[in-house]
Amino acid sequence: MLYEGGQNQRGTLRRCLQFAEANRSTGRRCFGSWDPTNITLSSHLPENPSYANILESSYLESSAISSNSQAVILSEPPTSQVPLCMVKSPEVHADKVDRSLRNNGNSLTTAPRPSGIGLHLNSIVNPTTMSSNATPRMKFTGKKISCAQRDTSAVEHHLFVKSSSSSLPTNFGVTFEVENNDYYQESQAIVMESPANFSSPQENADGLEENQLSPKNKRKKTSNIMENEGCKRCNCKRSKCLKLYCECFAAGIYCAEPCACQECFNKPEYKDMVLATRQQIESRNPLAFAPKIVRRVIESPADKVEEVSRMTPSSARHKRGCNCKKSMCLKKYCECFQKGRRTGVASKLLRKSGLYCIIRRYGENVYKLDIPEARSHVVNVILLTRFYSDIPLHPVTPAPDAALTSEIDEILDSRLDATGYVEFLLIFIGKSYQTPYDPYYVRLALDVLMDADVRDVKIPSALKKLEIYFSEVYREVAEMVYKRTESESREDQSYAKLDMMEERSSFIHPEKCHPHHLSPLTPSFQRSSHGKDVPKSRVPARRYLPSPESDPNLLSNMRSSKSLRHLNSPERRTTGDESKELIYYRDMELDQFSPKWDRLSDICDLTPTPHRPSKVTNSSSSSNTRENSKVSRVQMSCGSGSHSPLGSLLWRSSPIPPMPRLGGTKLQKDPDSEAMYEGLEDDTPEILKESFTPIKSVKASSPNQKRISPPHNHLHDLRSNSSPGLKSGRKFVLQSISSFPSLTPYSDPKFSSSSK
DNA sequence: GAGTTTGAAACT
DNA sequence: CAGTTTCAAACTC
Repeated sequence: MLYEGGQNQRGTLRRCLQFAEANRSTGRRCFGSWDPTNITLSSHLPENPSYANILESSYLESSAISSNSQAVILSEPPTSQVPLCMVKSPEVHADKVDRSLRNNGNSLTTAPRPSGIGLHLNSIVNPTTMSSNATPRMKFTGKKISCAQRDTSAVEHHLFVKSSSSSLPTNFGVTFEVENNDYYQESQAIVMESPANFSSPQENADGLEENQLSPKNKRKKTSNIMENEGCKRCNCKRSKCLKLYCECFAAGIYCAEPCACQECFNKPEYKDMVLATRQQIESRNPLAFAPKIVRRVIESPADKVEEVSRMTPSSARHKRGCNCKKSMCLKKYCECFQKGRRTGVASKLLRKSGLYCIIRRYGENVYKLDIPEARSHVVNVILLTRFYSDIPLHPVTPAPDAALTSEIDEILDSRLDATGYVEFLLIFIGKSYQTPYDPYYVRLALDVLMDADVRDVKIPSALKKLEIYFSEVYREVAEMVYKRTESESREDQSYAKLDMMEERSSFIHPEKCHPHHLSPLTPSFQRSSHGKDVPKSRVPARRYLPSPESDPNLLSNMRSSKSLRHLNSPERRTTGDESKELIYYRDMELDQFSPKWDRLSDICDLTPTPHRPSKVTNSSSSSNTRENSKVSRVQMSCGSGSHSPLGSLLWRSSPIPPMPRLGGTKLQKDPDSEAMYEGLEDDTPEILKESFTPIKSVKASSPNQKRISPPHNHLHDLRSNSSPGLKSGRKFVLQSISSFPSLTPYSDPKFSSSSK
């Protein structure tokens, strides 16, 4: 490993390096107080640019240190998998520093003033150790070290030797001792960039700082050793460079020649003022000079981690991130973007919550985001809703722009078949999201499956794939089914009991009592929510599938091993109240395909036994719901009017509203509201966040009213042929997975032609 | 290069 | 603590 010094919290290093004296004077322990353990030296990076990318991903946080990079920034080693060309031991570098120092003849007493003659970093680092091939992430700001190093071993010690701050020379809080204690200026000398900066988004965009580079540095840059962000250049006019507005001041460095500031007090001659100002600012906000982004310790030895924790208070480690609103974290206004790390809102959402959070937050602006997945996802959502007009547009799906609309229409025109329909279903199950699945579309998919369209269409490959996808969510779904079944049993026995349950649920989640807190998850609900008294659900009378998250008790119950055992137990399969009978096909050949196959089939295999009357059709509201549904699916799926018993079970049992809504009150907020999104960025489980779907803007019907046209002949044959098998429990004998169009979640229009 | 936009910092 | 103002960088033209 390359942990030499083994510390990641270099971000804290810089500032404290600069302001060590100030901290001493205040007697307050700086969260980033200088500690050589913060320094890790990795002088060599892989020459292969791809490595830089790898490193970037591994060191998203690391550039914070170098972002302002006025201090000694030593790159942290990448993961062990990343091959480094060469890693110089700290001793080697120290030795070079030592030699350089000696060669320059600098001593403490003879050290030149900061203004000039100090030991330039270029002279410190032996070029041979920084060959262009094994380029170290070392940057030279062009500023000079007025190296007042009394003892080169001190340099070595500070740079590379892990030690406590108490072991540092008492006179100096920083690496390079300065005669006049001008740590402030001197500390600008060395910048060793972290790998992350190599590929930060904007590092190539601005040939920043080039004009401040000395000829040597320019040469360095020519040899690809240099990187930007070497030093700060401010243009302060009114802040006197004594406020955090001033980048130099904020970075803990004195303004220097490159600065174009006016009335600058951030200079060595005003050191006292600078320090006093800094103390004042720190007294106001102890984290004012703390790095906003401090990388986490990864793969670090436990003791090191512990040490990090000890050194850096949580408040300093936290990711302050940004509060970007309009720039979408895609411009340099955003510090996160600037530092090349995905800590911005969009990035955070993408990383944490998948696409929906991004879409929720950015709405139509999602098209502007540099997140292709988000756009593709929106396309898919719209495609689905248009393709299958009973499915409401996801409440947070932004309206497509004209180009997108045209694109979608084109896709639809080419894919009005059942295969495409199934594909669209698949898209929205699991694989489309970074989260395991999106409850919203899982429910929609279940809804559709309950309608038997897919089953009747009988596109083996599609079904197989569908089941495969379902396998990922099967456990949860199965639990839902089981719970639903249980609930239904109770419902059949006693409505009073259900009322009691509802009451209990309401007690736990009072917001559930309010009809507005019902989820718009199902078409039927959507329609009813749109003022239509008669639900149009494809599966009438289905109630809302409760999410395991909807009720903590339910969740815990469902996830109990007992529930699962019960669900899978043979007894359960073969006996019991018919109303809650679940059809299992444990022995079907499909087992060979997947361990979960039987259970998958449980979901998909929903054909009711003929003798059993459909609870759906018999239910009070079922008949009407069907009437208004689209003809195609009704006829296609359940021409006899019967419905899947499982579907019935699924949707009829518990009156508990489906899908917990995060913080009930928030549910009612406008999806465009920033406040609404705030909850998405906390530590709420992603699945809960994903289920956080506002009611507003639900679209009940397809804009184009385009419907799939199932292969009727084929469908007919399948029905007649497969019906016995279905009755006997042999269904979905998917013999092969034919070449199926790519269902890449982030599909593009190309897939439309591929499946034809 | 001037003017605008943006988000952080500072202020009230 | 929320809202407003100030500020300087980023951005646009």
